[in-house]
Amino acid sequence: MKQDQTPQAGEICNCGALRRATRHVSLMYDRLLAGSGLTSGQYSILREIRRRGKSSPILGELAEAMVMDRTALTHTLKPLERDGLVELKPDPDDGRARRVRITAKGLKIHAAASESWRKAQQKFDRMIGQPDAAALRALLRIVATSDLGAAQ
Amino acid sequence: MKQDQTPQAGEICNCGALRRATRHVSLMYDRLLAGSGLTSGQYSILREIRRRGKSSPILGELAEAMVMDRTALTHTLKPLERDGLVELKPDPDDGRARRVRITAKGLKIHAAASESWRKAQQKFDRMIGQPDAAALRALLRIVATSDLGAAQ
DNA sequence: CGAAAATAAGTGCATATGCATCTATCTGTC
DNA sequence: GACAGATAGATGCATATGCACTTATTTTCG
Repeated sequence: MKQDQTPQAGEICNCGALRRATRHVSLMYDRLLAGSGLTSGQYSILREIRRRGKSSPILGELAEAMVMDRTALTHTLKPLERDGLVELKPDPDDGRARRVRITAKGLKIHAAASESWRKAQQKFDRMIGQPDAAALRALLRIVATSDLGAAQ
Repeated sequence: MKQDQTPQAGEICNCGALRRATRHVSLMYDRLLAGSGLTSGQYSILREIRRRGKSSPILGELAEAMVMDRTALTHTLKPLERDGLVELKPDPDDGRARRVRITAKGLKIHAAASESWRKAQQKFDRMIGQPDAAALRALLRIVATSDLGAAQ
């Protein structure tokens, strides 16, 4: 019998498990949000900007909050900017920075999308079960904020 | 303890939480795997093909196992095919289907990458903690296999 | 003050994903 | 055996992400 030198056949890849689950869930959210014209990722970004109220974040701050690479955020904002849902304005105090603001149109679309989003949230909780859903969110928060970049 | 009881403002988006965590974790895995020339997603696909042993899956089967859209898998396999890590051969019994096979080169690269992957797994468990890591994997499995597409 | 170091973004490139649509093949039915 | 309908994939398009590099400012320090 040939030796299986790869890791345990049964061992689960944390990264793979996350990616699979994310694809599956994003699909459901994307489909429910489709009518609003927003993707799940775009909805998330608008939600984060909106959550901050009046204090428009600079790109770097928003990227950090989204646990996303700054350049990835720049790219992702392009469609939103093009369609007039967000505006980027240079920071008056720092010529390098640009502040992201959600426009009136953006607010309107986000509000409409929020109804579909709520349906998605409810469906998720219903299918997964409130306790597990809550436990998962708590764990994901720990994961997303953990210092995985640490040397050791 | 009594903080953040507001069901509205504090409500966490399941999808957003998953995506953030996935970005964060994928980054760590991608960086550790970089030396092998594989991305975390490519590693995952090779792993799944390899896990099946001698029975080469057809694209649709592999896509389902990866919880991924069939066309997405087609696209994702392109670089692997181009670089000779996998081969696609028409199924002898069904002219429509194509079977995916990992090549000798693919096996070699995957085996080498597995060492980096193991380091990533260990780092993840160390930073998150074994109990939470295990709990997360269990929940993610439930989520990835749940029927979120159900009508209601 | 002036140059080096640090910081905030923008660009081009490559991979990741899914949708709508199109082609090829297979199956069940009459 | 002929066909309508079901299946398995392939393509082009749009968004999602991060890296290496480059540009523009701001800070730090000698």
